[in-house]
Amino acid sequence: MARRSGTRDLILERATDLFGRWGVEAVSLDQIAQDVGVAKQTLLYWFPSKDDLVENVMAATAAELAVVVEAAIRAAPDDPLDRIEAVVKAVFRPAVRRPALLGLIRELSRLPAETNERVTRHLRPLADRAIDWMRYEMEAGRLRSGDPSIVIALAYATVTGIATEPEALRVVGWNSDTAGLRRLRSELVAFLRASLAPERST
Amino acid sequence: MARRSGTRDLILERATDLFGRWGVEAVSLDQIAQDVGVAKQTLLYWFPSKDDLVENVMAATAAELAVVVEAAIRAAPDDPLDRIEAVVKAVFRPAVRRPALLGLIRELSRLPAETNERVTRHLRPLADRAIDWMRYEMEAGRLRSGDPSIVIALAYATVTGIATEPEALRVVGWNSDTAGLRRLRSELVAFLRASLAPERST
DNA sequence: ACAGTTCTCTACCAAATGGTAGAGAACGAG
DNA sequence: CTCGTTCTCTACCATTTGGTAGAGAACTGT
Repeated sequence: MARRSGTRDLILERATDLFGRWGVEAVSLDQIAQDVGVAKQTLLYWFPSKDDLVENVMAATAAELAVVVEAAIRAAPDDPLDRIEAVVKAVFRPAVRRPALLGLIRELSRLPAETNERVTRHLRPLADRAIDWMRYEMEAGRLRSGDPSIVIALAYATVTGIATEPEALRVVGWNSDTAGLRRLRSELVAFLRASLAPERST
Repeated sequence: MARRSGTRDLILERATDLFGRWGVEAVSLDQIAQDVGVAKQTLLYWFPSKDDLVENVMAATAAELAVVVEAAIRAAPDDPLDRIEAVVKAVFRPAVRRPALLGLIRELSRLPAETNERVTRHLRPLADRAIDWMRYEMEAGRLRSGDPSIVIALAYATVTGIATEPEALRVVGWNSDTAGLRRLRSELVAFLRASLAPERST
């Protein structure tokens, strides 16, 4: 039984940040060990191989994101646009403070197919529910109609893209101070609201 | 003088794909050499170091993207939404066929600051012009008003995100056949149109 | 034909990588 | 106190990494 597995959690946390920031391949076990403040062997005690560590990091991250989203959905208002805004705000906070979280999801396509598949399978139920919900709201005329799957992916791509690509923001001269963050969030919400709001005419 | 620098161009091309697909750090010189079909030393003859190769790949990619965008802008109609659609379609084709192109831009944030800065500086004039243009159209009431810099970044993030994240699309069950591609492109255009169109009321 | 440049190769190297072997603290249970 | 488990450490290793040294084709202009 684990006496106090604080080390294990710390390793997971640091590895998440490093992998998300620099990419899985670019981070060595030595770097992680140094960052955590232990010897490399300690890492290999808790996770028998780097692949195993990566796998655990991915699983923990996916689970964490799923929890955040689920909680936001449950606490959200009924109007679909308000609900989307609530979810986006919930994801935006941890995502911007720790870009590694969403950055990690982007690393997925570079991992071996099995790891990929496992994490993907973990997230699919969430995506399926979102698609069903969006289709329902589209048919009710409360969201702009379109292919629900693709629209979900587009909204996700927008949020992930903006949160994980500091370069794009730097090129347009954006400032990452508190005021800048607030403005970014409000523009993001306005952008998504406009893109998802139902057509007014007909 | 270069006798026939076909090898150099081939190296650049393959390296672009490999870097964009797997990340700069994850691709070794040996892999590139094998992919090109020459010895590693031949790479180091044309590009004295890996850093140098990376730098040239980034510059060539940025230049190529800039050319595509500029051409699309010049040939585009006057209405801002039509113009945006034209640019998106122009970028979408090469981006989806070679995700490495946009994937490379995402690699920027993982490169040393100077390389980063150089490529960034190369793209800034393009971004500045886009921002000025968007501000003008917003004030003329032909685009939804907002912070032009951030809106540009959001539109860019949407296009890049959807083109470089096959995982997001797989999770929602999207098919990458020809019909799927066409549907994806049309949904992307509709999504962007809706998010940028001016508010109808007032 | 010859000299010089252009291009690609084989052979090697020091450093870093993921991983193994096994010793030795630190702790709780009897 | 002592035994066994939990945890972290210091060596050490085979492989791969980016990079160097330098030889030898192959083509050029004269």
